[in-house]
Amino acid sequence: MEPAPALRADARHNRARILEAAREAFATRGLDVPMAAIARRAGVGVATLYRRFPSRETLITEVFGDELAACASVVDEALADPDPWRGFCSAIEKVCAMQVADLGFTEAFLTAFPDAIDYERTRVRAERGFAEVVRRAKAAGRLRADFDLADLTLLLKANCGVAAGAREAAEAGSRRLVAYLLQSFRAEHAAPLPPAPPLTLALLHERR
Amino acid sequence: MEPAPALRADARHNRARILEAAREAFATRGLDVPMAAIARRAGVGVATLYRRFPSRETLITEVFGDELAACASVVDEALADPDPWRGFCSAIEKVCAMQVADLGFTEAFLTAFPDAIDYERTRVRAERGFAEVVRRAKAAGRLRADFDLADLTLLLKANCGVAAGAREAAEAGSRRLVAYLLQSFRAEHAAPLPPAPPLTLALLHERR
DNA sequence: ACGTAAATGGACGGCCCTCTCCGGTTAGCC
DNA sequence: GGCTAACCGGAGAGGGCCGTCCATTTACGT
Repeated sequence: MEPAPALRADARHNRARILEAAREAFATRGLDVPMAAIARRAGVGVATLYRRFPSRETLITEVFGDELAACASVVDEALADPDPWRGFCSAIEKVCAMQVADLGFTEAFLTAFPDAIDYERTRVRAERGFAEVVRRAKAAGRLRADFDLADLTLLLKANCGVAAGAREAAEAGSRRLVAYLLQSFRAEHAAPLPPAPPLTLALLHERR
Repeated sequence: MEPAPALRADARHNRARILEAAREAFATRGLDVPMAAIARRAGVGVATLYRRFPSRETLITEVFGDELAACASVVDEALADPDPWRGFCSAIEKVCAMQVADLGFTEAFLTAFPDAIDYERTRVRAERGFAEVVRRAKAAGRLRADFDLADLTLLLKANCGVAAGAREAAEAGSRRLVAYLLQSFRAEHAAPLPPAPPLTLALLHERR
């Protein structure tokens, strides 16, 4: 697909340094960190950064490609678990932990990049997989029948709010929130009926 | 406490217009809206705005003073309810609805203003009241015993994450999230034990 | 060793935001 | 009606970030 322009050795080296710097910067200060800060951290000029990654989105897409893939593999692990409910729980716990660990990841998750094809493809794969995890957990009678796929979105956004706080509080808070919610998702506790779920996965990225 | 400088009529009028404009702007576009936009909306110059409210925080404090008071009265209503559990639930539902309805309110809630004395006082009052609501609900055997006051913080932050999305999705999502969590808070469902709650109320405002 | 194309980084113009200064205007009192 | 202090609004200085341009440096094939 790519003609692979064959970067020169120094350029390749700098590209790696930029990605590393961006990863650190995004994780600690969020997606809004100035491009100049990333460049400085990478020990390159701004021009170099812009030449390699024409837009901020390009950079973000590249940086979080791996982490999104990690997300997808978390779902795969869940599917591999012989216990459907345990798989469901651990998938959610792991993704939420990832969100808390990396401030930028959370934002990247919530910000749409319609142009990033790979990105989108991986996400769709993860969603498909998760749908299967949900199906299995329901079939096993452990997950409440009215659990909606959009509830994952809901949980992620909620967790995102918790993740925004101070590191330590965010970690503990997220774990507790997830524990509470997983409890509500259990089939046994489904007695009272919550309102309808008009949250679609696509709506995850909407701004106001 | 205030010597009340006795504003001239036109100044008083403009002050009110500014507050109204700021209220609208904060609600729809969040706390980061440019001062110039507020001034324009109010039909005054920027200088007038700055003369009346020397800092953005002053303005925010004034604007959300009422809403915070509304929060406190929600707690009072909850205390007035003869059914402790119903009071507990409705207090949470109402505050969360307020968060969703006003984008700025959410941010204001999460941003500390150590200088705003009244602000702080009202908040402490609301917290005291809510602690009593919790005590009553536990005493009635409806609220799980290990519910921690910090769980309110947790819920508010989670709801805040949901509230950040598109209006319609945010409303429905928040309702559903609250329903899920309230279910987990019921004493009957307390079977599995969630992790410890090291989230203090004070930590609500921490940045990273 | 050398020539060339690739790569570099800092300086710069443009844009948006905050906050202040100041000449003109107006309310309120006599 | 007229005076004065309070009030007004726009212009502009200051600062931050974005994204580009270009003179200089550097890798790498021969």
